[in-house]
Amino acid sequence: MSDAHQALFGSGAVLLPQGGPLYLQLKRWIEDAVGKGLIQPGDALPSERDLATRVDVSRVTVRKAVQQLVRDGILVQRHGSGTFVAPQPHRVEQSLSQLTSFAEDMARRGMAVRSVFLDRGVYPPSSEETMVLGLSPGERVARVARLRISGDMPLAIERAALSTSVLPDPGVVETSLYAQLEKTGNRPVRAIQRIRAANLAEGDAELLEIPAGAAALHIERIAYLASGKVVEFTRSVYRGDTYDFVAELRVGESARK
Amino acid sequence: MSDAHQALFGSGAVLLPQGGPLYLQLKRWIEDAVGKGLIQPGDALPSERDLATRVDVSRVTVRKAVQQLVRDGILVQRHGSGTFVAPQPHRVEQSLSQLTSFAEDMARRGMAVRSVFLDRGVYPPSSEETMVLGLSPGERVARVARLRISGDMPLAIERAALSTSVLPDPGVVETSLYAQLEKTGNRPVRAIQRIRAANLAEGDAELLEIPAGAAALHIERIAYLASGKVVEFTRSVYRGDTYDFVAELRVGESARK
DNA sequence: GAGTGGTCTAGACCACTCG
DNA sequence: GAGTGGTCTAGACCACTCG
Repeated sequence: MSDAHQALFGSGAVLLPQGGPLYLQLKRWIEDAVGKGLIQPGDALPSERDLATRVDVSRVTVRKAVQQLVRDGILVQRHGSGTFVAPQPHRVEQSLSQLTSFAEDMARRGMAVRSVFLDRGVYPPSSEETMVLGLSPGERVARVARLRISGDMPLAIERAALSTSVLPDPGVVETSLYAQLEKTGNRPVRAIQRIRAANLAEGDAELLEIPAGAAALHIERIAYLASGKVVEFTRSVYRGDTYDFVAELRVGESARK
Repeated sequence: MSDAHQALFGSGAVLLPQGGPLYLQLKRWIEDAVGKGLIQPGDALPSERDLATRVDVSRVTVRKAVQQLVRDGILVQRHGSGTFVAPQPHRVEQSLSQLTSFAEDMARRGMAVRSVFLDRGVYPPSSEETMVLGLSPGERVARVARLRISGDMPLAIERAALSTSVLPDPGVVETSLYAQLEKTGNRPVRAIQRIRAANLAEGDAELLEIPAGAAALHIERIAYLASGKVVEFTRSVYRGDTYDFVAELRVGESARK
């Protein structure tokens, strides 16, 4: 047992705060210990079986408390290894008024970023893609799906769809999609983004290496050329624990009625 | 048993898709049934005990599948009453470039909105409030916390802090905070918003009437007068299943480096 | 009072990690 | 091989809803 356990958990029984179901009492207790810094990021918690006997509850109850804290990003569990206080993720800010690409955005911050391509090819379009991109009948769609990684931490999943008229060969896209589009004069100058919060689905959670059910930002972007033509239709999923989007609001025409 | 059950669940055993843990198989199976419209919003599912015997798993396993679907907003459970397919929430869009107040925003849409005050008073400021609002030593802070409700559905929690120099008596705030500020010439003209996704905490979840752990948008707003003085510091929590924030992005100076 | 979800237990077996 | 988290069971009792 580590020193941290000795200090925090002692070797004997644990007294929970009263009120409500046991698993919530235990959850609050652990949350407080982390909040007060009694256990630091990276520190191991006692094993679930250990905790169960000390707190004098069943292991199922311990797991219910612990798993909620995992979902909330307070703890991390590693199968076969143990349960730990989650490292403090450094948050990344992104502007909601400047139209930039992910690659350029991170480069400006001096952050090392790489992408893993999940998909890069030409497909028959979905009806949604046909509509949004304004594709002609029979025209196909170029898809570029990437996992964005900074250091060794996955940050976001980006799934872009473009008309093959602006991107005939998605295979040429390297780090920056916008840099590629610029070469043919098809870099967008304007975009509409729709942002919402949703719990991470199983598959996306695996890619982002965080538990399913964790909160994520889902962003839908439609980008336009100066001519008004739609160039890009992208759905992205950003980790909720690392991303802040920043917007500047002003009093405008429609705002004052 | 209702007709829907007869059609979907039959009266006998259920065959799950294969692969992975039982609770995920069951989760996928229910999710598919809802996705395909085999069970409609409002329809009841068989009871947990019923499902357990039909699918031939334990009730704990059924609950694990069902509770994830509840968290994801697919199902709702009512204690003592049953488990139902969640009603389709109509989504609300809000601009991220126009500085408007919630009350005015909803009025423009013709939506009936009311507020329940959670708090409205004058307090000694937190150190964060002192810093952000630029309070003088000894100056106190006006707090206005509201639960925003449309129809009978809670939409958001808004917790605003203002200098008492612009809002000496928070008790006078009725439907619109900005309308009140306008009377004294203290309506903000500009604001910075910081948006992130996070899982709902216990208390906020109760107020918004959705399960703890559901994804929500957390928004921090700092609003300024034309003079540059900070008027308002507000933290809001919006339901992830009903809110879309919409931003328009443009190529700008800093974007092109 | 019958039925429902909410909590909790004691125990089992498996897959994984680590020295 | 010892220890850890991941899944699963059969059963219990409680609080709540509804006719």
